[in-house]
Amino acid sequence: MLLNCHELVYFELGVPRGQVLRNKMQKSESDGGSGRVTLHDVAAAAGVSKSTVSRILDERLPRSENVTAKQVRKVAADLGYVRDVSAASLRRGKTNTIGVIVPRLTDTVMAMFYEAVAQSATKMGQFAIVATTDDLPGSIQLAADALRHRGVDGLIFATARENGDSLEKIASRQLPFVLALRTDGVSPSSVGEDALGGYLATRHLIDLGHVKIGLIAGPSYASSARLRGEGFKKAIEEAGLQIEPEWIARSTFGIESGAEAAEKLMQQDCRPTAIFAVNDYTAIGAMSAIQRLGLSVPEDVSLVGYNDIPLVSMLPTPLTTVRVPFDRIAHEALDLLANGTDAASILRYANPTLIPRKSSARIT
Amino acid sequence: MLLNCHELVYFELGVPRGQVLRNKMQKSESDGGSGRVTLHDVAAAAGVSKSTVSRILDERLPRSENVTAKQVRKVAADLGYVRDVSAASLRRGKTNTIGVIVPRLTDTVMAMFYEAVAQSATKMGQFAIVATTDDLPGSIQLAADALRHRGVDGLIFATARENGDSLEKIASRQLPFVLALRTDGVSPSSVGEDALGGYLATRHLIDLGHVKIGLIAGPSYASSARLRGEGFKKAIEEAGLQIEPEWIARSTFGIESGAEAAEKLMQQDCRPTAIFAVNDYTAIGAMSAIQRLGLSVPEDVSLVGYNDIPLVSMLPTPLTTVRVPFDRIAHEALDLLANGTDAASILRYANPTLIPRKSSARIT
DNA sequence: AACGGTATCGGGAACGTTCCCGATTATTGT
DNA sequence: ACAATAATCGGGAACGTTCCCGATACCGTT
Repeated sequence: MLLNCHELVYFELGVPRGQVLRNKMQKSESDGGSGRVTLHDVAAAAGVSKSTVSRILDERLPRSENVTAKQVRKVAADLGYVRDVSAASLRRGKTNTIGVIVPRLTDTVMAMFYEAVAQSATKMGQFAIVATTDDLPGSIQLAADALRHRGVDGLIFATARENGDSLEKIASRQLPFVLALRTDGVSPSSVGEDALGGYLATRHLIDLGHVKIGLIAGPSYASSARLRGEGFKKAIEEAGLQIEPEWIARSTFGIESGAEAAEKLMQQDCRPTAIFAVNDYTAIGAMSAIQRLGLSVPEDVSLVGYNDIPLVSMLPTPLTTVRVPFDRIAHEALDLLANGTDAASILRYANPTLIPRKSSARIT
Repeated sequence: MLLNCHELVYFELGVPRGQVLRNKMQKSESDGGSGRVTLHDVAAAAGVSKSTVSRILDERLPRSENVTAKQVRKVAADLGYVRDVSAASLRRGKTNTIGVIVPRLTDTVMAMFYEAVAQSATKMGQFAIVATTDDLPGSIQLAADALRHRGVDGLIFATARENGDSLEKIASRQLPFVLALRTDGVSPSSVGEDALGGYLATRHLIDLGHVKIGLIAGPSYASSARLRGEGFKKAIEEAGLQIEPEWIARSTFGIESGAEAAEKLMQQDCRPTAIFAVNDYTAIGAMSAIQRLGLSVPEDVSLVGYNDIPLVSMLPTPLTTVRVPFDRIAHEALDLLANGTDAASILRYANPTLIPRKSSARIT
């Protein structure tokens, strides 16, 4: 019988042994059947072995343009075959899934970043899943564990704190991870050039003739905030201006905190004529506070934010801000994850761009 | 040697046969070894079979308080065992994963909803993953396929359009799905009581003495927008007021569109003294437009939004809005998905709450 | 025509878990 | 104390895929 089949091969070209054998045990339901269609099914339908189908459908191998290959692909498509990721992951030992940890998705910055990661990931045949920490103490660990239990191949932290817990431990050794948007100074990271962004924003205000410039500085634990502050200082000093401690207000990344900071800045005797806020949310808060104090932007005080979230271009006075290339940062993060630490640089920087709008104006 | 072991078994209670046999083939690396720790490993370490370990660690079975059960759990914990989801999914035929499809996560409403789903999901031992469509035509299908290929057990659409494509087909039969936030009128859905919300918002304005009330109506394809409009009309008519077609402006869900709509409304000869906007974004846009027209909220015109996204309570004039219980909606959606269509109602409604703030005031 | 080298293929053993089923052990009632 | 019943356990076959490896077919050279 086996020999018979072999003879068939010779004459029937590309529809070798096993076909009839398989047809016998073919699913009784012809097409709209109940169970999912498996590798075995397309193998039977195409008259080849499942090994062959597996090899032909393996997206990592160079795509063969064989007669059989084409035929098998056609049969697979016709039958509506889709690979069972669970089975594939089990065998391959990897899930092609990467986990992203962000404080919260209601922070539009984080949503933009995650969307960028998801898009980049699909481009490289991966899938991104996300977990949030809500900035709660132990919950970075919780989020990381949840993602690890889901079998992710790697982790992207957008929650890094300088001098924070060892992410090494949190990722539970073995599991590769990178930081994004913020860095802890030691782990591989893909970040924006925050110092440059801070410089550009401040330089813009200086160019507009401002000399009394305030800073809403953000939280000290985040490298992004700290470096934007560095850029601010560099621009100030470069212009030969004085850095006044009372024009620098600490804050969080939230709207309310921005409002409080702005209030503090503007209620001084000698108050700044311009403010650089560490991000768009604090800038929005600052706008509110300034308005509540009976002042207006940009007539009384110019304002620059950071991130260019979609909202700020639509405000009553559209906000001058610094645009961050989230897609690049996401891409580099994934690249860092894929090509590991043996890659050239362990730190990737993406350049931001100033977007001038109505909230900043020449001093009157 | 084997006999020795068997004797041990009898006296050492609950540590039966096979132990040493397994110890022989135990992983050479004692603990911080390379490979992951499997069921087999904890079985060997605990001196029971993998079947037993599997059963004891099965979270669906009633938790046994056996001696062995406790011992096995301890060993598993000590070894840092974590179940391989791929293997479990393959065998169980389900992934305990549900897919959520939203237009975009940068829409804070969608981010809030997704976070609520993710939280509810973890509570019921599931995991939520998300895909976005960016409101592009064919991409609902793309997103659904991507999630289906990842092996999700069910799908939640937050993108429903009335008279849209058949979601039945999009979910690719077999795969259970529900709608959330919006409904198509036929599929199982978990939504907010949008008509009630619209009524509450409008009624609030009426109670403040307004009689000329405008509506920024949102897109007609979304049931949420349409029903909020219905609620608006009901309140107006109930108060014996007239519905003026020129006080109703179509829009999208976006800020800019809200601004345009408000501009149109306010530039009429006889203009409304209050506006109910279909959501917070259009309300924000309306605020901008009103301000640009030299008018102010709430002095010249009262304004009510919808959804209570975190932003709006922090605006210069905090926005009166309608809060939607996203956690309830998420929970009901998951419940609907789990308990299928045989459940009592195929349509679940969650009641919204009016949150009065500074943007609405008694007419002067 | 015989030969070595190169594609291509099929059989079958993994991957780690679950689940059925028969066997053994505890528990209860009389 | 004994039978009947319940609880617990271990062996082993799946789940769908990948991947190693041996076998075969094909190509070009000598």
